[in-house]
This record gives sequence, structure tokens and C-alpha cells, in this order.
Amino acid sequence: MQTEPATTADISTDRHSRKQREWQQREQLILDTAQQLLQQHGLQGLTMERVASEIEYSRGTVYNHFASKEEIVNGIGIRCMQTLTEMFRRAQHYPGGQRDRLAALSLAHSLYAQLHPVEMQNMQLLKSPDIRNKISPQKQQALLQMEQEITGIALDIVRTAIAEGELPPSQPAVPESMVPDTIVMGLWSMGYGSNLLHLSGIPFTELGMQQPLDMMWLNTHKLLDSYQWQPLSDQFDIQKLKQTLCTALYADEVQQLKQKQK
Amino acid sequence: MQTEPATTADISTDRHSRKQREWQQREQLILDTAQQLLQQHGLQGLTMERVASEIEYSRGTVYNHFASKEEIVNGIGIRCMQTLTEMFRRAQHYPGGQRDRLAALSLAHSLYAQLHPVEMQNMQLLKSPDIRNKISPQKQQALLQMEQEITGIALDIVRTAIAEGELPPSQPAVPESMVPDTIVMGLWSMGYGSNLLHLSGIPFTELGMQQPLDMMWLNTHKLLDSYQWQPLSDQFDIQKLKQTLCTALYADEVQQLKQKQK
DNA sequence: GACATTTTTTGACACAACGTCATATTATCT
DNA sequence: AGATAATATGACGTTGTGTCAAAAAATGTC
Repeated sequence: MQTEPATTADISTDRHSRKQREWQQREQLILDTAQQLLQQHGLQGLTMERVASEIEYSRGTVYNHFASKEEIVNGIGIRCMQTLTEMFRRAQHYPGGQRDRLAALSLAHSLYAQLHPVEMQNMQLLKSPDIRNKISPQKQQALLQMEQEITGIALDIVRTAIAEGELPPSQPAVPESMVPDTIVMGLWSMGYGSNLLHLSGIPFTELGMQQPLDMMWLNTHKLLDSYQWQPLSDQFDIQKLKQTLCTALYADEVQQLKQKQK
Repeated sequence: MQTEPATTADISTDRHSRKQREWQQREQLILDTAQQLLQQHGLQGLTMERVASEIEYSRGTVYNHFASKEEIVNGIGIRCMQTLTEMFRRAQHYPGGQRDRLAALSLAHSLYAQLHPVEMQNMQLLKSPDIRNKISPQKQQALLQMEQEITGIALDIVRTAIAEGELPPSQPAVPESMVPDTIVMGLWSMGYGSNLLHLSGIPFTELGMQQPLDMMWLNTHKLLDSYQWQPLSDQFDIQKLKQTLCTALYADEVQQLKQKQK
């Protein structure tokens, strides 16, 4: 039987730790390769066979790392969440009001979705029950942990806003304890939905509408306004804010995006 | 070569029309069977082989109707949109303010998502490019048409609301011509996102949050409020409205849902 | 009703990918 | 160097796909 080198203890001999390093390095190599295949050829084009031949090992070896294609996709998902988390952290420390920071999360989410459309779309797929069953509980847990981290950042910002008086703690029709959840979930679902609709390829213009992402920024602020989150959007220029955030926090990503669209 | 009987003309001889009827009947039978397989065994469990054996024809025959599993899923998608449209139409004719009607759409969407989780989730899958390529443009068109119909209903309601003065035609930061789009897209993406997040199986309670659907109704109304859509939600009881709409429009669906959760 | 023609159905075939596992290979330890 | 443990390999059985020539059934003609 083959077992993955223990990840916890056992850094005693540097021999072992080297092995471990190599193992993890290959794990990343596999994920790199798989992600590339996913981007270039879609989920269909991502097969264990191709991954194996690409990294110049045999299929069996790949199976030593990931028990199925689904686990690979899960692995890619985790890495996605990691980079998204990193973008969120930048927003979290943006020197400005909490409202700006929260809005920045929204922006980050949509930039990310545009930069990694395929990954984004396939993460959704990971959620369906019959696919979930093919992923070890451990690895599911790892993904969940990232999700937890990300929501944590958002919740923190809202709580700080309340503490600092930007946002009234009590809202009509919402129990006080639920206020942060509700706001975070509102933003999250709106962002999530907009991004997925954007990626869906529905020709909105033919349906007599604008593109979802153009309206998302607007609606995000409308929602924040309705919670009386100061400053309200008629007191500043939301388009300007977007520009500012883009250059201050996400210059790199915007750059990449331009590159990509060219 | 085998060709599908012409769908347009040629009802001349009743012999032909009978054939055609039989053909369409079987098409439905296939979709029925496939949908059932999808619900019970997930997308993995839906195979041409099983469908064929289930309807007691050979695989070849199934391929005469649908060139691939993807086309079957597309077919299921179209039927889903049809029943959703029907639910939307009920909302459209609800005797009440336009705001109530639009809110009813939101409700319908979420009831539907709860009743047909698997279908809902897999419709999203249809949107990824590499799957799209496996569906004939014609059949894609059919799906698109349903989408068009559905957005049409929503847009109509908003326009009527403006005409009747429930909703100010001009909004800060939104070009007047874009107001209906923006509102519809806001609601759509929020509903879409909430529903998908709800189905995602993320254990929100473990992340210290409520369930998405509980907050969706609230946030929907917050959003409408922020557009100054009268009557604002502090002038009536949104929970009460939900109840009313459930019994007046969607008693059946609510019933089914209870059945299902039991 | 018998025969020709067209339509529909069938299942065998070639292919692609999956996941397993006994065996071969390589690295490590003494 | 020889023993032992870790790792990699690829052949194998299985399941599913999509195609297509041939069989079967239905339809049209006399």
C-alpha cells in the first residue's frame, strides 16, 4: 500500500522532510498542470491520463496524490480560494471606511471571476452531492476551511462598521444578531449570482439588457444604502470609488484582465 | 440516414401527424425518464445506456432523439424553464401592487429551486463553453427563448410599476433607460446566487450564519426599498406578504415542498 | 394480399477514460 | 552490499460513448 508522507510530525531527519517537500512539490505540479488543462480544454479535456502524460509520470502516480478527477478539481478550488483570500486581505487593510472595504470585496470577487472564469464555473459543480461523494471528507474540509476564512473577513468588516457607527446596529425587520449575516449574505449572493450569470454566456444584450457586471456594482451599493451604511451612495461617486480601489488594491489584476481581453 | 419528422408543415395526411405525435411522445418519455434518473442518481447516474434500457428501446433509438447526454440535459432544462415560466405568469397576474408581483417572482424562483435542486444545479453546468459545444445551436436557441420569456415578464412588471408611479423613473447614478434592467438584474442575481448558495451544501450555520434563503426575502425587499419602490418595506409586514403569496399563488408548490421535506 | 420502398430500431464495434493492483523499480537504512 | 521500505508503473477489467451497417417494421403501390 502507498501512503502519503505524514504531513504533521517527522521533520526529524532532513531526509524525510526533503521527501515531503518533493511530494508536495509534485502535488502542486499536478495541480498546475490540471488547472492549465482545465483552462485550455474545459472539464472534458481534463483527464487523469492527460495530466499524467503531461507531468511525465504514469497514471498510477497521479492516483497516489488524488483519488479521482473530482479531487483534483477540489484541489484547484482550494488554490482558487487561497488567491481570492489574499485579494480579500488586501481589501481588509485598505485605509478607508469600512464601507469602502466591503465594497472592495465585491470588486475583488468580480475581478477574480473574470480572470478565472473556467475555475469559477467548475467550483460550482463541486457542490453537487454526487460529485461530493467522490471527494474524501478531509479534502472537503480543507475547502470548507477556506470558505470559512473568507466569510470571516466579510463578517469582520461589517462588525467593525457597526462598532464604528458607520452602520446602525438595529434594522427594521431584522433581529439585531442577524444583521451582519444578512448583509454579508446579501452581498455574497448578489456577487455570486452576478458573476455566474455573467459567465453563463446568456446574451443579455439580445434580451434587451446590459451586462450583469455593469449593474452589480450599482446594486451592491444600493443594498448597502438600504441598510443605511454611511456614507450613502448619493454622497460620493461610486464609479470614482471603483477606479480608486482598482488602482490602489488590484492594479495587477486589472492589468492582467486587460491583457487577457486583448 | 434517419431524420426527425418535419415539425412544421406536413400535417396533410393524418398518418404523418400520428407519427409525429408518437415521436414527440417518446421525446417526452425520454426526458421524463432522464429527469427521474437525474434526480435519483445525479448527473453521473444519468447515462444513455440507462435511459435506453429504462424506456425499453436500444441506445441507438435514444441517439435518434438526442445526440448526446448534454442535449438531454438541455432538454430537461427547457422543460424546467417552462414550468418556471408558468409560475411566473401566475405572479404576473396577481391582483396586487407591482411590488408584490415582482417579489412573487423571487419567491417562485426560490420555491422552484427547492423543489428541483438537482435540475437547478445542473442547468448551471449547461452554461460552460465546452458543454455548450455539444449541443446543437437549434436546441440552444430553444433554451434561450425561454430565458427571454422569463426576463420579459420581470421587465414588464418593473415598467408597469414605473408607469403607475410605484417606482420613480429616475434614480441617482442610474441612466433612466437602464433602471428596469438594473433592478431586474439585481433581483435576478440575488435570487440566483442565494439559491445556488443554498444548494451548495455549505454549512452556513457552522460558519456562524443563517441559511441563505432565510435572508434572501429580506434582502430582496431591502433592494426594492433602495430604489424607493412603494410601498417601502417598513410600511407593511414582509413576512405576512410571503405567507399571503404562498397561499394565493403557490399553495401547490408549498404543499409539495412540505411533502418532500418530510 | 404480395412486393417494393422507406423509416426506424438494433446491437456489434472501436474508442476513451476510469480506478485497481500485482509487479518492477528506485531510494533508504544498516 | 544486501535487506527493506517506499514509490512508480502499466496491464486489466469495467463502464460509457458515439457510429453505422444490417435487421425489422411500417408504409405505399398494384
